[in-house]
Amino acid sequence: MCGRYSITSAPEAIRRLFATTNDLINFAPRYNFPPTAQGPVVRRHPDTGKRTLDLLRWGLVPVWAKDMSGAAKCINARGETVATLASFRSAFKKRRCLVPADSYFEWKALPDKSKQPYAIGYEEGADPMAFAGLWEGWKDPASGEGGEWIHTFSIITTEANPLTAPVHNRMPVILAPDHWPAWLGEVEASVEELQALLKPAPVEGMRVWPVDKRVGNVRNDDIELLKSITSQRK
DNA sequence: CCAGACGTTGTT
DNA sequence: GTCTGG
DNA sequence: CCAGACGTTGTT
DNA sequence: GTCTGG
Repeated sequence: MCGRYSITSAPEAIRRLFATTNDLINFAPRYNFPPTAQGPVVRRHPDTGKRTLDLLRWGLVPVWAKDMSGAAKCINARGETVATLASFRSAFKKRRCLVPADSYFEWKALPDKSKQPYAIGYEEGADPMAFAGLWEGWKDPASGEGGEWIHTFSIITTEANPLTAPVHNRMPVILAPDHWPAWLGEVEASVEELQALLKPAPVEGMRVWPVDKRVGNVRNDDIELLKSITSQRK
């Protein structure tokens, strides 16, 4: 799940919602945000303890990776196993983040082998969601001393809730604001407590609506992609 | 000990 | 980096 | 996640 | 069929 989403809220609105304190970065709305693109992520600075909003690349590259060839494979991390798997356990302990999103897309497989894309999000006017994420820093070993750090992130998934299950069996972990401090590491939380946050979001306020198949092509990135092709919501 | 892997999704 | 398999 | 490519040689 | 790019 969750190989495409939208992040259309203005940088200033995201900064306000997440109370980040670094200089405001600018980024254009993305109606069809794909793996390997740079998107806004909320983290806690390990030294200052302040929340920051930065652009990271979607597709976690573990520190020990020899190259970036496997990057697009770690766009998601299963909540059931993040605490122990080699690619994620270090980030799970020390580099958790929030990924702001306004909706995400799922492709429902139809009996005729075709696929119908759906957008999933909260009712109109709601705040952006915060996906539970992990991030990593990676430096190309081939680049030597002058190499630049590349920062990447992954979105944690869990079982679908009853509303989204008909479309797809997995969904991103959506954290409510009162869980942000624990997830970001601002307040102490045990592995068990953190793991307990990785569960399906309640269906209250959520919406699922079919959208145009143009969303399949990452080159399409316009507001029409978020409109329902039937009559519900947007 | 060294070598090699390290991931998710969907579909069958 | 760290665990697993041989 | 989907869309799109999937190859070599030599020469510039 | 399977990998790469976005």
